[in-house]
Amino acid sequence: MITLNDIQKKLSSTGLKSTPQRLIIYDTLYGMDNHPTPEMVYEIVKEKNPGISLGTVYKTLETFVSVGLAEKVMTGEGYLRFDARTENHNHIYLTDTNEILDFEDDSLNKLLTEYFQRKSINNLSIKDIRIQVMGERIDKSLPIA
Amino acid sequence: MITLNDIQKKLSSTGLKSTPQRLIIYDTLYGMDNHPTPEMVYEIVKEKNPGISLGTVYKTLETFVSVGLAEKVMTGEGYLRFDARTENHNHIYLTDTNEILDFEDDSLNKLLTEYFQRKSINNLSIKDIRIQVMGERIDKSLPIA
DNA sequence: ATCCGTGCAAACCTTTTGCAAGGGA
DNA sequence: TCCCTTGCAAAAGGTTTGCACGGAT
Repeated sequence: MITLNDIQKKLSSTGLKSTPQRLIIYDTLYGMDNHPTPEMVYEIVKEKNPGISLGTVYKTLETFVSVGLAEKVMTGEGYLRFDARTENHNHIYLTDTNEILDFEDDSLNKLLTEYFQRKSINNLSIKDIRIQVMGERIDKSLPIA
Repeated sequence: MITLNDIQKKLSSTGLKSTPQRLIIYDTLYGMDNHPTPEMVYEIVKEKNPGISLGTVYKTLETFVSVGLAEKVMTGEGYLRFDARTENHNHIYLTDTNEILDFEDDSLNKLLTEYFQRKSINNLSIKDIRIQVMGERIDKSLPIA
């Protein structure tokens, strides 16, 4: 849960003006854990603010990414997905349902960071390391983890 | 380097008919190390076989993926990229140029496999683990690695 | 008054689809 | 021959763009 006040602070700390659309879009994205497409964000945002336009959702999401308030999630699907969680975390890709789940594992992050400190890649300045775990639910009726 | 004969064997081993288009497309994709989009494959394939259509390239690449002769590469860009290398390997993403480089590291693969054997995720059957290293060239005029 | 953000709609680009004709096993 | 594959063109889908309006400083 995040308050509108928190979002305003986040926005102003990046130099972005605080507008009703940005507040709602950030709040919505932040509350979604399914790494939505712009269209999916728009569907929800529209309920709270029927006047908003899909184009604004696209522009706003890209704006958030450019200031570090959101990230694009990689997929092999050919369309965009976003995430308001910008802390270092990884993703589980369910290959049968196309779901993308968050997956936090500090010991894994540590392991990898150390690995690449020891074994650096020539002429590459590493900014980030991501892991993707691809798999399927064993029991389709049960949640993961 | 791969011979047309090798490609024919690969195709027939998956049950796919061997056609000139498939041979050229596979040969082309196999020879490209930049993880091309269908359009990029088409541009090269067209030189060898001017009659080929872009739709065929799209269909053929998807067909290859469905039988395991190619893979989709994940990006945050919103369009498709393919790779004929289906052995387990990872990718380096150059964030400034949008290049995607192959990156082979058996000891890293081993490390991760062992890690997830020890620490399995509840109700998840893991099929594959991928690592993405995001970064930039330190010296733009030199190659990576 | 100026600048930035928004809504709208058109344009654009990528990808998919349907179908008739052609080619491989 | 029979079924699969291809080419073409249209359609669909997703994303970007241009511009005029409105709101905030």
